[in-house]
Amino acid sequence: MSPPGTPNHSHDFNAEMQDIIVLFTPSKSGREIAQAPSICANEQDRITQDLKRRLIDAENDADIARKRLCRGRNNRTEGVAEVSPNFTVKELGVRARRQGRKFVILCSPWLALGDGDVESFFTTELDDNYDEEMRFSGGEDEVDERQGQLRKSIDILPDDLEPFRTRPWLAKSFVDGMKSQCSNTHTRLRKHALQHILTDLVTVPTPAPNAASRSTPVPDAAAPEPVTPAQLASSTSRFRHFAVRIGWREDKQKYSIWHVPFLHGNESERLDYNQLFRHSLLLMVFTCIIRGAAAAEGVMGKVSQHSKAKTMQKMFNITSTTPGAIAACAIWVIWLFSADKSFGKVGDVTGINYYDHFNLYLEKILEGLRLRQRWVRELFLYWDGHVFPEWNGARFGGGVDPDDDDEREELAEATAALHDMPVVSDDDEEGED
DNA sequence: TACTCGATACTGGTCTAGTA
DNA sequence: TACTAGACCAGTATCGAGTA
Repeated sequence: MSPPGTPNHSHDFNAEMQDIIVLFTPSKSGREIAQAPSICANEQDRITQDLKRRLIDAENDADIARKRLCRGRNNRTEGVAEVSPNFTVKELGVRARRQGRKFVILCSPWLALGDGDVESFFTTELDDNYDEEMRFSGGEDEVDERQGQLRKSIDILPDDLEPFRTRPWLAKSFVDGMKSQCSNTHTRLRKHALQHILTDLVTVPTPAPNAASRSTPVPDAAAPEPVTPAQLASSTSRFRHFAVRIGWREDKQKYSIWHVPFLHGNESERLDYNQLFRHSLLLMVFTCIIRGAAAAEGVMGKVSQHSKAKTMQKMFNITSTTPGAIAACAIWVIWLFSADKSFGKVGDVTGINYYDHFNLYLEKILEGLRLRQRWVRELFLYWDGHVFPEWNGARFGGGVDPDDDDEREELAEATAALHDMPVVSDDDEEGED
């Protein structure tokens, strides 16, 4: 067994490095700053090795079934902490939980579980034949999608947790973190941040829909500006004021996936890749999530407030936008203005399949990146320029089976339009660098 | 001391397995 | 089949750390 005592290791190495580097004043030379990571990395390696050794000890003990204790509420680390007093619950569960939070913010609000549970997700073997282009091929078992997510989840796991990826306690803590993050975002967007978001929100008047033969409550498409909290106060008022802007098609009595004004910078009613995912709401939601409720104000003026408190951005050293973050923010915006009361894969009131919509949005962004299309390059420049102006530029970010003809048609239309978008030539790219 | 924000305990509803 | 206890889930309230 390892000796008593556990290193204080409560946040990520990257975040630690960020904090350290920020401490350097401009008077420090580039060489001094460049040397800092290697100095700290040596210390980090030592701590990591120690941590790994203790984890192995704890896990060996945890495998003895009789030692396991009953599981308590909100305790996802049974079988580990109680049999290894040298290893606290915080060091195991908290770290895994944090990665779950990070995953929701930067990758996806949901895991592609298919017919399995979260443990089977993390015990899934990496498939060497996995093809990223097939990630959203639409298989019902979500195997390809899971492979894509699995790679992302491994990417964000710290090195010292990665060897324990297949352990049940890690899976449960990870998902706990995911749920907690979704829960926090729900409360933040609908409660704490709403006033800040509405302060800077200027919407474009939307033409009224064809009002012929209405059998259901009809949203008021031409809602007066600016948006007020009262309009968002209830499920019915949200539907009345914003349904059209989140894609409600009166003629088809359903929500569109792509023709969504609140996803377009110019609130276009038709899909326009040059404006897609550029609405200020998406950027405000993202800053709310990573930087706190008050950060929504000023983001479009590139003067979003950085809280002095510990924020997700600081904790996870978030310095650029990711495809998953953009797609997730699109979902959060639609949900925020929807009649839905709870946040889930499928809207409890609207029936919107947020999970499918998220995958479709992510698919198009990734496809645009893969095809080196200009619209997606400029999208990341736009996001990073507004959300991370201090970091100077973008890093370029880092299937669904439609259930009816309308969605198939809309999807085919979106795909055709995507393939018509101009691409970036090598010469253009060199010019940008 | 006030403020912000992440973490977590708590609450109420739902689901499920076990039992009579 | 009905009942019950426990587990689970989503959302909310509160606490505590960090900062000016």
